[in-house]
Amino acid sequence: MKDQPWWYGRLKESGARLTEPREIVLEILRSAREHLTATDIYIQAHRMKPSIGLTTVYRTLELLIKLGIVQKFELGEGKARFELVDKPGGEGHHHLVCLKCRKIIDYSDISNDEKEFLSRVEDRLKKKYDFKILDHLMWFYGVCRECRGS
Amino acid sequence: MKDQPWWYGRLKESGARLTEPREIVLEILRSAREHLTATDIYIQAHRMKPSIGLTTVYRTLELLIKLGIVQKFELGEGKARFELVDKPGGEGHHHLVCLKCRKIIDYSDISNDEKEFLSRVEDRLKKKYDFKILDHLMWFYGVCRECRGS
DNA sequence: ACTCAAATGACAATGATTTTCATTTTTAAT
DNA sequence: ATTAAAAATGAAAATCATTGTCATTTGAGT
Repeated sequence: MKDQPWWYGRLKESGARLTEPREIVLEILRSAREHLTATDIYIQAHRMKPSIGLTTVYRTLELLIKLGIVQKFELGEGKARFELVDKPGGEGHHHLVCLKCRKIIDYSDISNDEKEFLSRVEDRLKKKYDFKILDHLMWFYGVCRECRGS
Repeated sequence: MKDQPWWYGRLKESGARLTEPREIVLEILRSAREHLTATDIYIQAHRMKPSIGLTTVYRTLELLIKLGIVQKFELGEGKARFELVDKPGGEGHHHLVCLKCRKIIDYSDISNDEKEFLSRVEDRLKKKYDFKILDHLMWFYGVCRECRGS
């Protein structure tokens, strides 16, 4: 069982069971190109296994968030979007949001420059506010090419 | 009228009227130490002027957001929080969130280091994704001293 | 004071998320 | 394999933030 996805162990350790609905939700998140809403996930899950309920999707997401496997975002749409967290030890990624069409681009080509900078800032915050920093998120807002017109 | 707050002109230019409910909402936001929800604002506003309705609070916030006077955040609580935008020409600020108690610290001691870094990143994103970057937001997540125990 | 668009407030409607509870599934022990 | 206990599920109802409707009020310029 060497080729289980990274989150497999985390789920097991927690005592949670890897049930079919959970596998389905995880698979949908894994193959998603964009950030999905709970309903998006429900619709896809329902296609794969019609007995799955929306409630279970919500509960599964809640569990995965608590385990640090999924991250929840809200962008002022009145509904949340969900994304699989990056593999630990990976580079992390940031977000680029188009303010007009609400498109979100994830980018992960983090430069060394960027990594060094972030660790300096985290250091500074730790000293100044006595916070133990665990994570960070950077959002850039702008207008994409399509929305600016050709 | 030299000592009007910075947003006064922006409101006027837009053609919107500076009505009493709007003044009250702005005053509440100005004096808020933390990020308030619409209901928080409504409760305070209601104390000052009981005739004010929740709907008006929402509509006022919507207007102020459109004018760039107020910024809306969502942190996965299922409700939005609102904050007065920094005075134009100010430094901007970032956020430090305690994952346990959900406390949010705004910090604005942005270093030159940081400013230079951000402009480099924005440049890179512009070239790579053809996005015109207008704004950014940095969130740091961690655990505050109190929540770590003394 | 008067006019008319803008703004307001009460209430209803919407829509995402949560709760409830009876039923089904999974696990671990037999 | 069987079984008992705990965990997970699904359907439906409940909750709660936010938005829409519409009749009434207010404000800026005359």
